[in-house]
Amino acid sequence: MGRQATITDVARAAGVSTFTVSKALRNQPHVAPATRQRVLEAASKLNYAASKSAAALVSGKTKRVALLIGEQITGWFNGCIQEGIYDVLSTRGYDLLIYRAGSSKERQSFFEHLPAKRNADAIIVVSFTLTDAETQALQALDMPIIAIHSDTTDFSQGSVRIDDRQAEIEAVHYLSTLGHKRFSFLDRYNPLPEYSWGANQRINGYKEAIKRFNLVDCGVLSMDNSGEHPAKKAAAAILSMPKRPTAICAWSDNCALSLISELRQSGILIPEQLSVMGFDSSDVAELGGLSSVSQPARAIGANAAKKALDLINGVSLADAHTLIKTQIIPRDSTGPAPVVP
Amino acid sequence: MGRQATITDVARAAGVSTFTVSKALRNQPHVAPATRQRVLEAASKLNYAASKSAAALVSGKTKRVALLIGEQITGWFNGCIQEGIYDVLSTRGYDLLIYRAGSSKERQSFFEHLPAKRNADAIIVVSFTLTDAETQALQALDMPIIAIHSDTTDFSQGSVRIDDRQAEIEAVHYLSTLGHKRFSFLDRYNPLPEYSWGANQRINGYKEAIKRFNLVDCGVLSMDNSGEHPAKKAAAAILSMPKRPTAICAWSDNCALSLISELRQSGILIPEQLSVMGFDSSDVAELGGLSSVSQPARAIGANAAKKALDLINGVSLADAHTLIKTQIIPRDSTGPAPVVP
DNA sequence: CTGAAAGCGCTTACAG
DNA sequence: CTGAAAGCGCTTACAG
Repeated sequence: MGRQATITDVARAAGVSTFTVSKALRNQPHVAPATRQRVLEAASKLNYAASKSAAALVSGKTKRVALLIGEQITGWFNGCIQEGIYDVLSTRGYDLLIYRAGSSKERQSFFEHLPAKRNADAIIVVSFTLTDAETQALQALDMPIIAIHSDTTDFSQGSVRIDDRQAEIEAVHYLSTLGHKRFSFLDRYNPLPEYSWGANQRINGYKEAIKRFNLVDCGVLSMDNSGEHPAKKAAAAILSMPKRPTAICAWSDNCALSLISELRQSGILIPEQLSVMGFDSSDVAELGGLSSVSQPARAIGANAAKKALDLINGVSLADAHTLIKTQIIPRDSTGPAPVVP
Repeated sequence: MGRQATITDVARAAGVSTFTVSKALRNQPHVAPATRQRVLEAASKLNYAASKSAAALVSGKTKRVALLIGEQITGWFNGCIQEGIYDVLSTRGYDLLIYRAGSSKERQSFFEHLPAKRNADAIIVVSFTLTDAETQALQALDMPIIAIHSDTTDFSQGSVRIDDRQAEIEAVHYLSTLGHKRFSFLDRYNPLPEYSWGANQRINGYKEAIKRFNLVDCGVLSMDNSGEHPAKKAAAAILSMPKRPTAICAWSDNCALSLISELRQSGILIPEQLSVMGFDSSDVAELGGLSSVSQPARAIGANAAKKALDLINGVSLADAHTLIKTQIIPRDSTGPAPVVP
């Protein structure tokens, strides 16, 4: 591997000082157009790219934003969040650094070593319930903290989230306007305690809606994977009920779709006999015509990234803690309640 | 934000030189145990974390690996890849940098500015078909290149992939051993030209298997989203066939599951009347009991990361271009061919 | 509008 | 086993 061109090489090639190269390449004012042109050409010819390391060392700005993911990187929500963050960062010349603190071992290691420390200008934390010690460790990073979908936000300078509870209330309400009276909630697959907040909020919203709208709760179904596959078990549980629900609210689109598939195999027509509502309105909902609660995950990520960049640049946030609206998207898995239940 | 402790602060606190602190903290030999202990304590007390920027500047190693993603970050495969890469990097003190080159505009911008240049020690490229100019630009990064799931691998120093063609042949073969004679292939949702390689390989494998095992191809179904939702259209297409297939191979688990759901709504029992095979064996396959071709995406990511680290450390790769085995995972969506078709 | 000098915080030879 | 010095490649005041 050959030696990479440095700012000195460019300066020499353009016949100016490194100072001028630096200014010209960063589009700063007070550089003569002709000079700038000469510098740009020299840089391009030499295939020059500035070392963020050297710049960071002297400016104190790394031009990087860290994303700290609780649980796992994989998954629709975290993927969309990354996408949205990247949308914003990439246009502003910032790099995206990924950290995961999934298992408790990994979590401990992260908070002990704080690899993000001094290596990013801000940190975005997603789907995390922090202990006091972890909160302190995060503060010690000494950089702006943005929280996405976090239950507490006081440790952060900015946050973005949806109201899971309210979203679920709206889902139940939508189904009740279709005449549904008997409901069940389909819980998520293998819930992890660390991640349970959103899930709990959704169940809480579900339960509150049942009360508020005077409906019947036929019980919360779980998606555990002991024995047969989870969706099959959940479907069997519904079919074995002496008096079945006519509407089901699911934790996620994936849960909803696999349940629907199983129920239909048993001859239940959906939505004719039973309505099923997903959550997320992810690509799979579109693919399978699943009614769902739309959560604009990509926009949430973008919003968080904008907040991070504002804080980095010393801009105070007009709206530090943002609550993003969800939306009911009716597709083909929900319909009027059956006349004879 | 207060000033962060530097190596000088730690050195002063421990009563040693910065040289000794540097050695002690990096677990290098030739430091007296007592000295090391003292340094560790001082560093911990001062909440010290080394600046990767400063270290990078002098050592020439950024301790970062870049992941360049074609198309989009979101999705099961890319998520698992990230997960696997992270598994390896995190235990070795390396950071993960994400770049996306999805739209052609973004792609152009990436290859023009090469933001990864000098800011990572290696780059892993996933699901990319590169033009010659792009290949050259990538070479200009002057760092090891690892390709994941790429059609050409000659631009890389190492690669990891599955054999999509062979995997699909095995899927068809598995179904044929169950007595199936009439097949269809369900293509992916909104195929993008840039990403089409794997998809084409899967169709190619499907077609070859049809020939090789003397089967009947009832046609390739597409998942386009004009009009009704994609899965519904695909299901309708199958139902309208004068002579239907008894087995369907789908591009992905998501496609397969939504198709199954639609077919069952129309009274088709699966697998009794029709077998459907997914691809990926992702979490949704497990959830919904979907038979699938298992592709160990996380292991692929980990393998790529290991290769990257080896190349960074000057270790030559024992197995530079790795082909990872896929596996047929029968679950509940495939079964013996119906006796009366 | 441009330059020469200083310095960011580390690691790397070179000594001892 | 440890230290003093040099230097990585930039940006930032300070001048002119």
